[in-house]
Amino acid sequence: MGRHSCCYKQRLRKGLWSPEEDAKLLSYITKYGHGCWSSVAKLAGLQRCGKSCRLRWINYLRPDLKRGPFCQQEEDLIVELHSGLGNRWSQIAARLPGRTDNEIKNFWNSCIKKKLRQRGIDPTTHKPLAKTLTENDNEAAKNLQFAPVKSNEDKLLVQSHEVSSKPSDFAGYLSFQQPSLSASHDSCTGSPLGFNFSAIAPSSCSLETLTGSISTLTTFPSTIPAFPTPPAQVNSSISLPSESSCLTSTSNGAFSYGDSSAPFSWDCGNFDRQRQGQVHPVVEDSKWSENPQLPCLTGSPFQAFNDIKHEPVNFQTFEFPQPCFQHMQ
DNA sequence: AATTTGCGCAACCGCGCTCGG
DNA sequence: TCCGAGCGCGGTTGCGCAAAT
Repeated sequence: MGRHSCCYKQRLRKGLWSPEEDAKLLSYITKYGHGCWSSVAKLAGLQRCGKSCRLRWINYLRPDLKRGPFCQQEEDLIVELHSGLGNRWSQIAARLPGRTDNEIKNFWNSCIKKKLRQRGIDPTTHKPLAKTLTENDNEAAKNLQFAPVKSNEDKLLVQSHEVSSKPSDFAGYLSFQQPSLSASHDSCTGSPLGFNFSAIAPSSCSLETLTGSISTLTTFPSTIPAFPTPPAQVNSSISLPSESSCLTSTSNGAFSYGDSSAPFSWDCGNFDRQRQGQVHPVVEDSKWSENPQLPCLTGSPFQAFNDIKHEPVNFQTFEFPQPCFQHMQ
C-alpha cells in the first residue's frame, strides 16, 4: 500500500476535493469536455491525476446525477439485477439512470446485504441461507429454543435453554463438522440448564449460512439475557453471582464465569457442583496472574478467543483446593 | 460533557483490458 | 509482437458524522 504511483511521481494532491477544485474541473469539462483524463488535470490547472479527476466527475460532478436516497423501485431493481449480474456494478449502474456504480456498490454493501440476510436470503447467491437443511431437520427442531451467545468471524456460539435437548441433537441439525459441546448448569442447584456448543464453519461455509441454518430452526428470542461483565480489574475476592447463566460448567469439570463478549473470562479450575460459593479469582487488568495470597495450583495453559479485540488470548487454568470455596448458604 | 462505536460514503488502490506507437 | 500509457472496474480504506454509552 502506498501512494498511487502517478501521484507520487508528480507530487499530486490526494484526498477530499475542495470546492475550488470542483469548480475548476466542472468549468473545464463544461467548456471542453473531458477527452483524455490525464490532460484534463493539467489543462484545468489541477494538481490531481487524471484518474482522480475522472472519478470525481463520474461520481460527483456529472450534471445528470440523481443523488438522494434510493427509492424502493430502484432497490428492487438492484436486487434483481444483482441476482443475474453479480457484482458487476457498472453494468447494474447502466440500468439505473443517474446512479453511479460506486453509489450502488455502497448502497448494496451498507443496506441491501443486511436486509437480504434478515429475510434469510444469501446476498451472494440470492438463495435461502438454510439450503442445507432438510424438512425433517426443521420439523425435529421445532421444540428447541436457541439463543445466539456471540459470534465472530468463523465461530458461532449458541446456547440452548431446552433441558431435554442432547448434544447429539445439535450436531444432527448442522451439516458442518461436529460442534464442540458443553453443558451449562444452575450454579445453586446444579441442575442442568441446557447445552452450549460452538461450531466452526468450514471455509466453504460463510458465517451467514451457519447463522441462517440455525435461525431457521426456530425463532430466536428478541432479547438475550445479558451476562454480567466482570470488572476490568479485581483486587479483592468476589462472589460468584447466583444467576445460573453466569456459571457454565465445561466438559472437563472446570467452570467459567463471564460471557464470550466480555474482554476476558475467568476459568477458575475444577468446580464441584455441590460446593457453590465464593472463589477468589486471580484476574488482574484483563490478564491472568497468580495471586500470591491464594493457595491455587496452575494447570495447563490454553487459548481462547477475545471477541472484543478479535484476537486469541492465552489463559491459564487455576485449580483451587477446597478451602478456597466458601459455602453461600 | 466526553468518549466510544457504528455507519455511510467518497476516494483510493491494484488489476486487467485496450489501444496506439 | 511488444511495451507502456490510459482507462474502467471491483474491492477496500478511512474520514466524518451521528448515535450510543
